[in-house]
Amino acid sequence: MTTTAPYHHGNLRAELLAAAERALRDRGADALSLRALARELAVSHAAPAKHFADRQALLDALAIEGFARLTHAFQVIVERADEPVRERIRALVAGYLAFAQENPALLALMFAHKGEPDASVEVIAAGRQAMAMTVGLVAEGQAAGEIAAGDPHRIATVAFATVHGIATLGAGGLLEGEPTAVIAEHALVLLWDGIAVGR
Amino acid sequence: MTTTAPYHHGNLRAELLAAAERALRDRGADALSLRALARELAVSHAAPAKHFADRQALLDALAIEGFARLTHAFQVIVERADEPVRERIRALVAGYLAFAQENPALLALMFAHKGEPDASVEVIAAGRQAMAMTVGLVAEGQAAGEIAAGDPHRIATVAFATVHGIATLGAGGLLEGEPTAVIAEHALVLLWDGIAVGR
DNA sequence: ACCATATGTTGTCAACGTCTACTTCACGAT
DNA sequence: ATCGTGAAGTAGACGTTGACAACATATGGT
Repeated sequence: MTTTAPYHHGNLRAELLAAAERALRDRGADALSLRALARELAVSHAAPAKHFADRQALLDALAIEGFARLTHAFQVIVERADEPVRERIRALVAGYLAFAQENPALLALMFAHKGEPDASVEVIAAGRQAMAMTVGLVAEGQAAGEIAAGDPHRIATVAFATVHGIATLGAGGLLEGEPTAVIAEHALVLLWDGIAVGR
Repeated sequence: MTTTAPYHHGNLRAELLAAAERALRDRGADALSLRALARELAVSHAAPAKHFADRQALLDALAIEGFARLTHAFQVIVERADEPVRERIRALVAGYLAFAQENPALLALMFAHKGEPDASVEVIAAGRQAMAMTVGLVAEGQAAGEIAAGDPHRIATVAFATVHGIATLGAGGLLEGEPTAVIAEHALVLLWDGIAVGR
């Protein structure tokens, strides 16, 4: 009755991704090894190559998956048409910051095209898609008379960059322990009211 | 007259850092190998270990050096007491974005404490020092009546995060090619005036 | 003159990514 | 029914790397 292990795993690709994300969370991207993943899944060291051309391809897949999750979460929030725009913006910010805090290594991976000349086009596309979710909300806010006129894409970009900056600084320990959510709330107030005197 | 190579290199540490920064710029942090650096400097493969305990120590040193350069550049700008605050802020932003554009891989390294649990304390300290340079300028702006009241540290943090976010998104190719300087100028205007309607 | 120490060298090891050749297996055409 | 073809997994090898240990050489203080 010994159930012999089948020659084919059957679900390797998905399980590799899952194990990789765990490893990423626990030990960071640098410590992620294809061979270790293969061992963990009781599969030969060369098996992962059948699903991911090389190590970078696996990391790219993780990044894309991360962006996809983010995009979906954003969409759900944006579509709450009954909520005021500012409330939804707040929810977007909170969602992003929570994601960043729970997945710091993954977040770094998603935006880590640093020096590599040939950054994956697909990863970048996935990232742009996630960012694009916020543009419509800004436009909606303008239509509702809550947000001043101006290219909504530009406004959304600046806002996203601000939150993203807060998230990465927080992950890097440069915010002296202050919660990113608190900083972000200040940012929202500053951006909403402006910081100039008088006017 | 053959000048025999001396047993001791004499300046290995500094040259390692220089070569490492070149390699970082050209091929990215992942492709940086201690052995390759040793080869480049015509030194044995174990020589770098005498100056940097491990690979990460070298990368940390690079990051600290990067922050030091940034801090110095910031200080020079902040100390131009004759220039109006807003002009100096503009210069700070331009300086940071230029640094980011010229050293994308180094910038990534400087803030890349991602998943690694034991991020170098010294790197973080160097980063905080750089960020701290901007606080005084905000306070000065408040004293001059150009910037509204509020914790200057908080305002500076939000502003820095915004610019940092723009820089990293730009480096990641997520700004659809628009120059980071243009986005940052919009950000400054938005932050200065606020985006709320009416008020 | 001497020696402690910093700096470099050589040799070794385990781990890793990647490549090639081979095996197993599911499945559709015949 | 069977055949063969391609996808999925295995086994082994190669070259590179980071790290370590043992040894060699230079340097500077006493």
